[in-house]
Amino acid sequence: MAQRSGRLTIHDIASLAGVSAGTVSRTMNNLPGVGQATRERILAIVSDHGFKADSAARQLSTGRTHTIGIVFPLQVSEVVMHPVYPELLGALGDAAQTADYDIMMFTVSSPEQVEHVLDAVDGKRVDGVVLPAAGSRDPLVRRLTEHDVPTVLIGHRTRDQTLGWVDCTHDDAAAQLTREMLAHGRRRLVMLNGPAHVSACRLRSRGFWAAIETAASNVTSEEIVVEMDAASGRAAAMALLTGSDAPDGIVCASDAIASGVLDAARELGIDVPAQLEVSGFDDSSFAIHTTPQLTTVRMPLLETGAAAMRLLIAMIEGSGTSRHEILPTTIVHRESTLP
Amino acid sequence: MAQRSGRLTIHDIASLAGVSAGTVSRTMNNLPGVGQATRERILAIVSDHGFKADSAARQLSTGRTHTIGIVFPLQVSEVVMHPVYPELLGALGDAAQTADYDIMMFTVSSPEQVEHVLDAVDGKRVDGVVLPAAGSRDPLVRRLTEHDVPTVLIGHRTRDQTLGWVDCTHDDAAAQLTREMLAHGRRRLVMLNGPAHVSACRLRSRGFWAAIETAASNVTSEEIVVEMDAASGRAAAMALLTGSDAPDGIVCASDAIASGVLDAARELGIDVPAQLEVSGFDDSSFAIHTTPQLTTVRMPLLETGAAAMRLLIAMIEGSGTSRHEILPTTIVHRESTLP
DNA sequence: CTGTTAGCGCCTTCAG
DNA sequence: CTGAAGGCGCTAACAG
Repeated sequence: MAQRSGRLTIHDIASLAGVSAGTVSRTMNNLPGVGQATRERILAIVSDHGFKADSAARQLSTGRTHTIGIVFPLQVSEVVMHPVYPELLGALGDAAQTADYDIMMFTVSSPEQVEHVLDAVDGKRVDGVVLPAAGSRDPLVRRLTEHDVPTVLIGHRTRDQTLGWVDCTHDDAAAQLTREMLAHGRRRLVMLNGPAHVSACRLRSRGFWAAIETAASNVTSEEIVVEMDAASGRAAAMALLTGSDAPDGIVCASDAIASGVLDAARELGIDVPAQLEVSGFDDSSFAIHTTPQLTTVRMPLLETGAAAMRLLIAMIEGSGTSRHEILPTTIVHRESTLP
Repeated sequence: MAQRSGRLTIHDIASLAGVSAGTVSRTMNNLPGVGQATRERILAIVSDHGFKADSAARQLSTGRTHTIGIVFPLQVSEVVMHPVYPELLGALGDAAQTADYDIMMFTVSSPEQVEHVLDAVDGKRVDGVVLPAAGSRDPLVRRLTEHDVPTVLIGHRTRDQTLGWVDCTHDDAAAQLTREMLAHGRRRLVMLNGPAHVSACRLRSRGFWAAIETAASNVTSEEIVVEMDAASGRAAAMALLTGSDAPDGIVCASDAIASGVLDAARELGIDVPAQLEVSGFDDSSFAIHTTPQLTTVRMPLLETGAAAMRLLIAMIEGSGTSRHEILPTTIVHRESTLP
């Protein structure tokens, strides 16, 4: 049995108001069928006592929790170090709050944690789930759809109609950055991309090559896959820049990579952007602290969070028809590329 | 009524196993009083069907949610831009996960949101609450204690025995940084501090002055309060550095302030650290990207999160005695100060 | 060791 | 327009 608590129940309010619990319930849920006078009397008592319906009881009765789960594919402590997840989390939080949903945060960096999330879902702790950066073939996603849990993916596109998703124009951004370098007369372009299993990286690659295709015939280009951190960027740039046929433009798939490239250029005495243009992705907080400041791509994180929540709630409430959305990115021009 | 769902209940499992619901319940909660054979048979069926007890029902019955709320005093989207909150959130999340608690995230940047959190608490959505950076006189904290909600503060010390708290040695760090500059022969020290309503800033100030007190008599020093961002740091440093009696050491209350100081020094052609030593606080991600790299103070965020969760769970479960903890900071020596 | 019996607090038909 | 009653799924006393 539940331990005693001084909390009031709907029955207490009912007897205080001289009505039945049902009437109080109807009143609190704004349902029709309560006289104006009665309603006001009840509402007064409710606010006098600061009464709040017990959420567990309500959940048990309605089958809805009014909570959405946000599942990150990393340790929480890793999530927060990521260039975009924290802001995305913030956006999701704000959007949820506006929609009057609470959020629960989960992380899965190991199989047991997948189970934990599924337990939470199976235990009906959440009405739906949003997954930043999970592939549609992710085992968690599979099981979620098997369990008919409303699910929205962020940063991954899929044909599966039971899944909602939101992504942004990584391809366009990469293409535009590349075209700009080309327009500045660059003839030897390299893309330092992240691993292809990251959906965003595949799109960025596509954009890069799309731009290259339209380039003059004397342009040479190359795509190299590296880890998405500064050390890898530095190492790759070192090799490239000291080799024959050194690039005069490097499009990087992340600011971290780009900062490594900048380090290498500085060590080699290469002038950025005069001799070498460099661009990043993410608009990380440190992008304004590098020397020179990094030209980069800003994701529409706020809009992404809002869109994801909108889609998810529509799925939960069985309304809405659209199941996905693609949002535009913004290029932030700074000092590491020519104007 | 709850809508139909294909989910199994404890009764289904019970009849499948040929026992009563009570026995299944005891089994699933590892309570004594179930025969070994029966227990195993039930467990097999449970796992076969992937059965999970409905959390709402369990909550209603036990009065416990196994969820803790984390309340930030900002918009979620602001929280994530903060130098330490995201990592703190991560640490809390990891600690909660280890302790088998789920976390719910709330933010209060306006009075209505205070109500929202209280509703959540009153609706018993959480068993306890941790508040990063809330003062003990904060209205939310007052109401939380009135409602007897187990509460732990982070970064704020209080004498109120009903509150738990965790903080770290901001004072020691500031003192040590100051002493080091003194030891390097600095004679004109300035502390660029944040507003005094921030508990950490008060402690940092205390440490600074404690170190100054032990200094030689020809040392002059000053504390100036600025906003905790780069622009304010830059402006203050500009004034200081171009004035008479320019400082040769500046202890800043945040990396953001310090990066502004670095900018000013560079513009003025002042050599850091030779002519001017500069230190920050927080070990923000950009601190390794500044030129020169910033000497700063790293907070024990992981330990703080773990300690806060430990304290909170002890309060929730009515065990434990200690109600607070002070953790040590670490100074990260980099290029903006002399070795 | 196991079954039975009451609730936990709310929502929701069904009467009146 | 309002009251009464049953049920959501689980836990916890109490019998046996």
